Amino acid sequence: MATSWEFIKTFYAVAETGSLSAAARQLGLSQPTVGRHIDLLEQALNVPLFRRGREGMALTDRGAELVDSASQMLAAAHDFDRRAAGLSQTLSGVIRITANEIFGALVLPRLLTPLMDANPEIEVEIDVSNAAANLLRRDADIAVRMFRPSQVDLVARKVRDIPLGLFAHCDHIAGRPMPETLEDLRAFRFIGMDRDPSLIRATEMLGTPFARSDFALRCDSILSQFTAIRSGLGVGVTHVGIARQWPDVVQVLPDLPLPALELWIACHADIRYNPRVRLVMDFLATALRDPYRVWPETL
Amino acid sequence: MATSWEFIKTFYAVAETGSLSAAARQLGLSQPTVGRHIDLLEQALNVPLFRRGREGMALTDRGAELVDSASQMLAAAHDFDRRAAGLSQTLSGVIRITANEIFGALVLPRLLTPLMDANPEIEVEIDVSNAAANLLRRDADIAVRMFRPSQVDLVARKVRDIPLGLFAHCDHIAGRPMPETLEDLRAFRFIGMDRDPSLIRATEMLGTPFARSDFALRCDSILSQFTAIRSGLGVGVTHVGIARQWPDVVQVLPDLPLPALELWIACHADIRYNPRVRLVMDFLATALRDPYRVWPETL
DNA sequence: CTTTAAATATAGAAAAATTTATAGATGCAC
DNA sequence: GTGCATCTATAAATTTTTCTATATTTAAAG
Repeated sequence: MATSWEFIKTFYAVAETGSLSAAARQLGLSQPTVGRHIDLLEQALNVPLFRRGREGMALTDRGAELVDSASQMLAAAHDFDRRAAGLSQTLSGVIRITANEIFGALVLPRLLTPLMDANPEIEVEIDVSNAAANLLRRDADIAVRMFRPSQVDLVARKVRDIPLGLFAHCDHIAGRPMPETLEDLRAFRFIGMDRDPSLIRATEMLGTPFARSDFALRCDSILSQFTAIRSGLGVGVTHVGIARQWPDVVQVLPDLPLPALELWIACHADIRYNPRVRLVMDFLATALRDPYRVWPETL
Repeated sequence: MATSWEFIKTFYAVAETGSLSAAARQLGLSQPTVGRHIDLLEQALNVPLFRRGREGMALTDRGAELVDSASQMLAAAHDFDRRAAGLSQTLSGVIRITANEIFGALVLPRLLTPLMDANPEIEVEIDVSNAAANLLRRDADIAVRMFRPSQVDLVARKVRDIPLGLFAHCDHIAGRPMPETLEDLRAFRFIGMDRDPSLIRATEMLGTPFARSDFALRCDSILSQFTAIRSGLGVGVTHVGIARQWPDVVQVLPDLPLPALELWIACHADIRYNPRVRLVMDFLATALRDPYRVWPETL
């Protein structure tokens, strides 16, 4: 009589992704299993939930009326997981950190080495993504972010400011006149964001608006941008502290008042007293004060 | 990383019942399975949830902190089930009716016969219990009750009043003087409720208070009470309409103004438009107007 | 002190669910 | 059109889960 909870979980994933295959990937199951769950659920409820079609699975009207309840179950399940994680009193276990590309790929791995050497029972997972992971949904335990986290129930600490600067490889600078104003920079090739308009806004604030087409290379990966800068493709924005690690990369218009980023670390209140989380949070709060301390000679 | 939802369901049942065996009975699983679920859950969360003891499973402090989230999942799951049941548009399927002993055992089975003859695709389950089943939790689809249902989200219809009267077998009356007041009845042997004080309250309202000890037979089963009346054990309260079916059972003090019961039928708003539920609700609303129409010569 | 009832724990057998592999269908790019 | 990528559907093999049966512990009753 009562529906299997596992089926409801599967139902929600299929409703959300719109396909059995995508839901299977999300759930870590195989596509036939997900299909079977939906079949059995429809059979048990005697209600057609999806219209199987050319382009995946489309919710029927009646199926759509159940998404809300399933979503509430999902929220409660995440609650359960978070609180349970908060209750664990052992240091050993997994801790999952989400960070943007720069910190996830360049900074954290080196920064964490001494921590992991000292605490071999801790396993660390780094989730590198520009999309801010959801700590409520427990996509991660700790988030390293470049803005003040806004979700309620989050415990956030501001670590420091991250000054930004315009940088280019010295070879790119060589053949051109030394710029003195932002306007002078139009002689250079520019690297900018693809879909994110924040850089364009910044130029507007500075009184010298750049258009999207003024950027020769447009790319949302800040890591790719940085590589492009280092290889002499053009002028781009990056962290001052990081760019300084490469002697060939020089700052352009160092006095330009670019807005600084803020570096925050956050975790959910439910897990704040977990010893593992405390340890890593405290460690990060200290270590990230000087994120460029331990740095490779070559990347 | 994420906990199996089925384990959370099991966790809640064990927390609620306080034993693996009881939880297994409630869930329709075997005791070793439930035990395994809890073991795996504790292992996955790395948190001891229960103290296995001499007297079953006792929640640890940390386990207790998870009950709330699990309970929210349960509520959402019931929501899902109810709404899904409401969406089914076929007549065929199961309908579960909860009713007290008199209606569940004596009235409904006979009343429902023509309905089930006319609609062989409907299966009916009758849940006979004095404890009011929870329609929110979908213990039943339809409830037949003797009081106005108070839960929100319920659709309730009052069918009729059920007059009550004092009855006894004629043999019991035979050797005693015909009573004219409630006080005169003390010469008879009385049948009353065991733990339910409503009958005692009624005598107080009528100005002739009876004490618990005035009832020679105390029993919470109204069906047992009725059988006691019929077999000449003493005087008891029962439905006038039902008692009249047995010629040997006669009413005592017919003019005594006993409060009447109300007969209500109710279902949850979520399933009110389900064709099966509509059909049975409509049928009951009509048929219960005259609940004694079809009656056996002998019971 | 022994018995009884009810609980948890354990091991092997049975059942069920999952996965892998494959087929068939459909839209999209060239 | 042809090839490619993506989707659902199906069948057999494997893994996992569950159940039955039994052992063990423990509290309460005689």
